[in-house]
Amino acid sequence: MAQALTERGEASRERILECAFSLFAGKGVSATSVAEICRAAGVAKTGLYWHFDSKDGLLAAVLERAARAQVERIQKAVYLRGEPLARLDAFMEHLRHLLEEERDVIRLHLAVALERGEHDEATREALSRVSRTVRNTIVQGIEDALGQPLPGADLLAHTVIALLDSALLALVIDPEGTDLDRLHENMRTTFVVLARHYLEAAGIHRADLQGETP
Amino acid sequence: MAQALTERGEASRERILECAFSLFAGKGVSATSVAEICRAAGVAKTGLYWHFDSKDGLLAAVLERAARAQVERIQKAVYLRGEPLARLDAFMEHLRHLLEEERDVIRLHLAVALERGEHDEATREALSRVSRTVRNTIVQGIEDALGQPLPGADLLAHTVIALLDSALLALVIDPEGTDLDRLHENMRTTFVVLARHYLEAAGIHRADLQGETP
Amino acid sequence: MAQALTERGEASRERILECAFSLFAGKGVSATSVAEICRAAGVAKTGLYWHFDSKDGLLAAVLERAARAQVERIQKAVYLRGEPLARLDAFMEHLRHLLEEERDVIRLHLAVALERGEHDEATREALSRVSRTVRNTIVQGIEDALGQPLPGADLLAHTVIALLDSALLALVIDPEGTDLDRLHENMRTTFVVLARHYLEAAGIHRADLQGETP
Amino acid sequence: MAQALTERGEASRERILECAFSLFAGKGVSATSVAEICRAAGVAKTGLYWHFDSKDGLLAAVLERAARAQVERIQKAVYLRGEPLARLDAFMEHLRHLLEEERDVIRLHLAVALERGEHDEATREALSRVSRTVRNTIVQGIEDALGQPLPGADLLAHTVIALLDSALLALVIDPEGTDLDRLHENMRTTFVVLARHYLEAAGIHRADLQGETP
DNA sequence: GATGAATGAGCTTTCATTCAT
DNA sequence: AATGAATGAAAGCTCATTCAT
Repeated sequence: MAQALTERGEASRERILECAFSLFAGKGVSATSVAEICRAAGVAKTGLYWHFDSKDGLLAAVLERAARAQVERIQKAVYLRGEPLARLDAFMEHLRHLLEEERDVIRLHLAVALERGEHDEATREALSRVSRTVRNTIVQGIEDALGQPLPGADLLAHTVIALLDSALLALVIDPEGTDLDRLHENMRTTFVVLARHYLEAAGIHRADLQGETP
Repeated sequence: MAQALTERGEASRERILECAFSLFAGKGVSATSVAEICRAAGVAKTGLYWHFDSKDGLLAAVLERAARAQVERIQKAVYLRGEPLARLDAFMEHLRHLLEEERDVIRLHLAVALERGEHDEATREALSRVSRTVRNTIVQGIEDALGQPLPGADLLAHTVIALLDSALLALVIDPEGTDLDRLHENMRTTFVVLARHYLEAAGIHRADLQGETP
Repeated sequence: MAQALTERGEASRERILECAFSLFAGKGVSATSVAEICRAAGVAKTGLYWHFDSKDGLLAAVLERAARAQVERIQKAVYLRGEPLARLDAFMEHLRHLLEEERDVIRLHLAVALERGEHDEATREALSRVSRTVRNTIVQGIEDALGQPLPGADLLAHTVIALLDSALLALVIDPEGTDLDRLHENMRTTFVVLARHYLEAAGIHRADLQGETP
Repeated sequence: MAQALTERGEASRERILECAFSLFAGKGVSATSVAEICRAAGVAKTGLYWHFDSKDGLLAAVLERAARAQVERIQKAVYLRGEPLARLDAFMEHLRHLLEEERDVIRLHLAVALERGEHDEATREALSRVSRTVRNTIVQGIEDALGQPLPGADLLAHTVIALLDSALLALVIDPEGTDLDRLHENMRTTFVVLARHYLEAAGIHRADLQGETP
């Protein structure tokens, strides 16, 4: 667990993290060898071990980095100004961007969860924390946009994440056969319809949300 | 690729498939060694290679078997008699059972998709076929229950599958912290609310569905 | 070491021997697996073990069979009637036929010699016996054609065999680049020139051989 | 395919090559296991794979090295000063040395040719190149000694190589029963007698070669 | 900060062989 | 006379990791 001191060292470290990230996300941790990562990063195997003290240590670093990125992105997507409906549109646009340009952040989360979730306590803890943070961030975004608390907001968040993950999976399994426009549209529809339901259930009547036809 | 001809052979083959299935589902294909499977199945390593001609061949067989099982289960959950609302209850009950008692069928699907989806053409084909079949089966169930076609039924199916997968993931990452009751309840709510939306959008008015308060 | 009793059994045995022969000759004994032989012969692996009691046993049988064939062919090439020069022509023709149509008999001999010669006593004995027999047969042919003994006839035989083996090797290493006509012509030339030398050395003058211009 | 950069690495690489060479020559490539080579060389199996990227890669390196050695030795045996007859004596002495002390160079060539020749294109190419080079070197030696070209010199070379190989085989099959003196003597005789023939055939009369009685 | 070299454990797969029918 | 099924040992090769420089 060396501390990066020089510029060149920092660059290597960064390159290794980057490559490990893509490879882990792309085909899982077990299926990715240290040698492969080093080849991709253009470092000798011993270089990796100078920066990280094991493959698991590297995974932890990658995971942490990805978690930070993921949370940052969600925060950016959620903490916006403006009317609730405009914020919803922007949020949805952010999710689409995530799906189209930065899939790997999600893929890594899912892949690691399925591969190590059940067995590796530390990993599970990390993943769990990220999941909660992301969900809470969305919940806060919703309540911030509404200007008031909403029972069921966590389920709303859970559902939109589920649809995001699911769209990603569809893209991985069948890139050509997946109509991303339609899935994205459905994501919005479901969100709106479900939100309206939970608002009603809570007895909240808001004139400013009436115009919306999903 | 040898078909078992004797009773003993058939039993071994079955045992290998069974064990490989659980292990692949539990921690991914790469992280599962042939030796591990054999140990679990109580066969010598060469026994596995008598029945399947490689680890990949075994995976293919496991995948096919799991696919058949998954489709069968969904069909059983979907092709029911009775009133639409009663059928919905039964369907939801089946999904819950799947989540609680037979997770591995879903886990395998997700794990393999993430580990091999992008790279292995044959695997992707297989996964894609299963996904489509499951979705179509649900669509048919919906339309059969309604007695009429419903535009958006495929998205309804997609959404319910997304929520199912997502619940599974939550269970894997954080078994204790996951309130399965709540997720299951949300699954039902989302389904009903979304169905109502698509019915309305299609201009369908059904007295027999009015009583439902999700 | 089963004794073949039925016709079908005999046929299987024969097929196994035949296939093992070609494969052993073609790429050596170690590089040929029992499974490969069985596949080629269209028998189950256990079938081979019914007829022969091990891979080594099979090799012994193959070797013996090949030895018989080799000796028979040399005898046919050597025990001829007619004038010495006509017999020489016929002998050379036979050798050419051996090279062009029945290489494997020689290949097997060489391959086994190099692979097992130094280490396997039994094999060495077998190979050695065949070598001697072939050489002696040629010597007898020479002396029978001359009607009198010739000191150096064994070296004559050794040399012609050396050239035969060498031509075979050239064919194996570079089938297209090998001018078999030229090598065959040289075989004859060398034989005649050397024979003449040994005749002279022995003080033998024969009018009937003078016409020969190699 | 890594080139050794440090002294220790170079030494290991060399030791592996050396041991692989003897073992391949001694009992063929297939019959020699990587483990065996490593045991002999005193390296871990992974060490071999650091220096060579597969057993085939190792074979290629061994072959190339042996080829270089073989050509060097023949050149040393052929490029001499002095009278033609003295050079012939020296050449023959070199061949004898090769047979008695450095058999393995020839054995490897023959063994690999028979085991892989027909099937492995790359190997065949390598072997073929060596064969041609050796033959050409001898041809050049002959013409250099004569001071003029000789049609048939290539056949002369081919014949002497054939006799060399053949003597080696005799030694392998039956070390005790082989009269190396006699074979060596015959090698010389055949060479002289055949050379004389080709000289005559070319209409070349040389007083300086008359004294020779093979 | 990084390298070449090396390692033991383990990988997937194939080997020759045998058992039971 | 032949089969399907199984086996222990060993094959070639890769794994994550470490040592010395």
